[in-house]
Amino acid sequence: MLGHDYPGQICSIAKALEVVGERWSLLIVRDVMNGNRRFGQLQQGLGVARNVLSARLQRLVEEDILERRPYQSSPERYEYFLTEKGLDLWPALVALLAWGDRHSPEPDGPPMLIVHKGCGGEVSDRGICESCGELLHARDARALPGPGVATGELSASASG
Amino acid sequence: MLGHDYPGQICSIAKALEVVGERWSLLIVRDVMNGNRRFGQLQQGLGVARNVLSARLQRLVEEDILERRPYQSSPERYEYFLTEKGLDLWPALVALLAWGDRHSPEPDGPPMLIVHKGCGGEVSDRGICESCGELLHARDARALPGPGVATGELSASASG
DNA sequence: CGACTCGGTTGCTTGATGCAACCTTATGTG
DNA sequence: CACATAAGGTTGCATCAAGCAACCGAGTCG
Repeated sequence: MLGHDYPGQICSIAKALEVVGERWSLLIVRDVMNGNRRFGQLQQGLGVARNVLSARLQRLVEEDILERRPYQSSPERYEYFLTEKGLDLWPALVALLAWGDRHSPEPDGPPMLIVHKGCGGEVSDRGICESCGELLHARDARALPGPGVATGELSASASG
Repeated sequence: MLGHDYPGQICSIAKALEVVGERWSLLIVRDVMNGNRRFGQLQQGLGVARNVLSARLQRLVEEDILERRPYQSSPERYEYFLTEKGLDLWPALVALLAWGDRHSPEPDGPPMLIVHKGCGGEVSDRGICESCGELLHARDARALPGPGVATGELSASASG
């Protein structure tokens, strides 16, 4: 989106958007939530330019939204994980997902479903399980391919 | 943020961000929710370039998030109002606001409070009244300047 | 008649994004 | 050994969007 700040804005929405409002940032967070933790996976899945992905990941790590951890040495290779701060973006993502589903519906239904790990119920726009009524957090839910997608790549776990 | 689309993405989050993920778009929606309905008000309050504001307003009207209504003729002057689709962005804004408050707190407290019109209780990150427990929508809540702001300009009503 | 208001549009410059090529360390193949 | 491939980037260049200031048109005010 932006690349920088919203000078003069005192609102926390503006402050949030300074960080996660940049183009691709929220989609990167979504993908990491869905289990895509590596540079190549993210680049291929998102179709984002590699330099831009690199810059976003760096920024998200700086902002303590993602954490970069090596999963092998020689050559060093890294994975990205969500911090608590990153996981806390889950309600915002769920709200945006629900808004998109409601107001730009796919003919065959939503392409992605969020379900409660505990009981399998669908999750509302507020991140509440529609089956058992529990107020959920990122770790309580999982993303599944919905009816609107032919063959999804969302099979990985949703826990950060 | 963007200015255009996320090709290849089948997710509703991406579809939502194609519309409201552009730089300034969500802040415009927030301002209109807070009662800033006119071009000049928005331009001054946001500090956005006039041509960009013009483009965003046009896009938001095209996408049926805002509605442009004349409030006088000769010369014709217009105000922008939220449609139902626009009002439905409220949970996402509340989630982002709560995230910003939690993870980038102001020293004196949050600059903006969302309160339940009915009972005056504060609103949680899920848009639920912390006082009476009711699940709220945009029209049920109002924005007030919080302790973190010297003299706010949020006095207008929050109903679209 | 000139200054001011509101809601924009136009032109120019700066900065972010997209794209392709390249780099580094390492493994696999003939 | 040479060569190809893989992961995780970096670099250079072209394009597109954002920021800024000036201008416009209709109308009101003094």
